[in-house]
Amino acid sequence: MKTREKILKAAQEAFAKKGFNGVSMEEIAKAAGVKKALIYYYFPSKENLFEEVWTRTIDEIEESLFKEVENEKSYMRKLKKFLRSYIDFVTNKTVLVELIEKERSSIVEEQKWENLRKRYNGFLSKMANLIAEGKRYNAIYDDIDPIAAANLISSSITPRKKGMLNNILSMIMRGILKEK
Amino acid sequence: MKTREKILKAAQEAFAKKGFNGVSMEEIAKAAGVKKALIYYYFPSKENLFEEVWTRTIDEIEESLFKEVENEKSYMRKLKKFLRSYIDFVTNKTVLVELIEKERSSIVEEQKWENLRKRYNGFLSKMANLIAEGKRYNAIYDDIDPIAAANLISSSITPRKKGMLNNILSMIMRGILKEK
DNA sequence: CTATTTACTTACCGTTCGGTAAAAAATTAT
DNA sequence: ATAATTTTTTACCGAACGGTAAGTAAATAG
Repeated sequence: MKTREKILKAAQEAFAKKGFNGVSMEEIAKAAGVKKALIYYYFPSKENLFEEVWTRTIDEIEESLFKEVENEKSYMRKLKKFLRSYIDFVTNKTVLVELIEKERSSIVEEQKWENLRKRYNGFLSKMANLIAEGKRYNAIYDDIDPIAAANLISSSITPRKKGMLNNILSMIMRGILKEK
Repeated sequence: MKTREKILKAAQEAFAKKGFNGVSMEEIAKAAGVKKALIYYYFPSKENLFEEVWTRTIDEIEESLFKEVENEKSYMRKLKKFLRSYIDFVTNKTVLVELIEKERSSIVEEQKWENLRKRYNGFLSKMANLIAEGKRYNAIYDDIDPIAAANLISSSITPRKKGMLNNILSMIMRGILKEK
């Protein structure tokens, strides 16, 4: 792996585990097997490094979730596949979701992270579009705000024990889908 | 207000806004209008201060939510009142909920916070008991795990725009309640 | 009034932080 | 082969961190 990628991966894991303020550049360097100064050769600052980690993380999630769903014909199959993929992703790529869980509120609140907030909202919008589509197919309750549904999904489908995740998903599905 | 209370309140607000690692003892001292060393007169360490803030925050939430619900006779009224109180609390005491939202994942994951995790799980258990009661009254779907429902509520009822909060709540209610 | 305890301040400690300049090593181009 | 460029290391900086020791001021007890 290229050095830059090694740094990004180590940073992603460290930020996910300890949060932006909980991890030092020294730690990231050690985890990546490089000297700290080398990180500053590839990234101008800790904030900038975090920004790239965040963006790439959401890129990964989006690609994984929306790619394999785009060729489904039936809406119901599409949405269910999406939610199943979501659970799989949360289960197998835990670290990516942990990063979001840990820093979401900071990114939503602090003006400093405006770009990252936009990226995150873009992800939510894509999910909201999928939900909105369901209203046209009469598959989803009329009174549901697609963006609220996307927020609900994104903040509750997070790394947990498998049984609990499935249970949470079934509650959400019953809450938004007209039929099972 | 007593000095110790001033410190606790300032710490609560600071931790809620910036998280444990994002805030310095100096900042907390300034916000409380005292010298930093005085904090160490009342609290042995930053971690200890945070522990007390966390515990008192959950105490406050619990008291507010469960106190005014305990005298309801009809289960349906009780649960709905509980959820309404939850929304009110989240809306009006934003800072308390933000603290939990920001540090929940660290506290659930890091062994260092074992006591705080227990306190948080105790809160979830209380909520789960309320849900479990609903199963006995045939008000809540049989296949629902009360603890999963408590987790769903706690992680999705967080500070947001009022309309969205209500929308999220109605999805959750439809997801767990047999009838409206 | 004085002795003792409680509350608070000043001044500092060692460490770690994010970040940088400059040199060294490795790679590539001529 | 050697010059030019890219990548990496070494050695350091000032600031901020959590925390402490020693002393002062205010309240309370005898």
